[in-house]
Amino acid sequence: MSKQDLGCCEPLSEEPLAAEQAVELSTMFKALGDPVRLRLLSMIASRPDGEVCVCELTPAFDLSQPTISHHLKLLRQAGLVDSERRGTWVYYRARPETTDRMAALLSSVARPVTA
Amino acid sequence: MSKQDLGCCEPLSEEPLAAEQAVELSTMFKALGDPVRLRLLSMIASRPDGEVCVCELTPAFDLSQPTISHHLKLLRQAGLVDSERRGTWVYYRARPETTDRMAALLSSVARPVTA
DNA sequence: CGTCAATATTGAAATATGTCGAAGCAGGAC
DNA sequence: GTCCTGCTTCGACATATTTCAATATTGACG
Repeated sequence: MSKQDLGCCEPLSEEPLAAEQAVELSTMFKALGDPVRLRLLSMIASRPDGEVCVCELTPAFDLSQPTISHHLKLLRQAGLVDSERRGTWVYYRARPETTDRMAALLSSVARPVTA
Repeated sequence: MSKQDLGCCEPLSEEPLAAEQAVELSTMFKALGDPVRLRLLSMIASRPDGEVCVCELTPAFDLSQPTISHHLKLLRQAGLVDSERRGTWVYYRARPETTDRMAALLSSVARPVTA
């Protein structure tokens, strides 16, 4: 006797999160799945003027300059931050659209609206 | 001449997110940094009764049953879900405390409260 | 032009992650 | 007890990630 016959296991009628969306969204979550990147974003976003010079970020960690640059690149590719070069220095700023989208997903997960 | 001398690079006076907290929080984000786990959580949380049998989750993916079990374990270890065995089947349910915490962090990042 | 300072990119090494098959464990049915 | 079924754990492998040193790029300044 299979489990389906007992009324336990009918297939999900609707997939709450499509596979494609999941791939895109998981990239954002993965970008924050590293303590260094989480702190980088926090440092960038908690600035009153909304931007930080890379030259401030790099010495805040016990990591090499290329490593910090690499982490910033991942945050950029995930759509979490933007960068702009002004003269000698490069400035990073947060992109609230992305974090808002992630927060919305998490809230809907916590309290299913469609229930 | 160093960059600090130009007024660009004084050290951060306050670290917005402590290293320890970052490690703990990054574990949660990392758990959702995989499309399969994101869909699993979504499937679990979007249920009206709040719980799903593993026997429903497993066939929804083109992955082996041990692989799904492994992903569920990571979600459990990150505090995102709880599991309970009832007779033959194991049921998973979401833990809103954790997703709420993550959402709160993301919201604060988007619009710095201290700003 | 040439040099210096700030970031980014490349290439390589160590470690972590995702995946499977096989084996183990728990609970129900016989 | 034995068997079967659902799920977890183990062991192994392929791929991805993190990190660095070395090199390249970009812009400012003489």
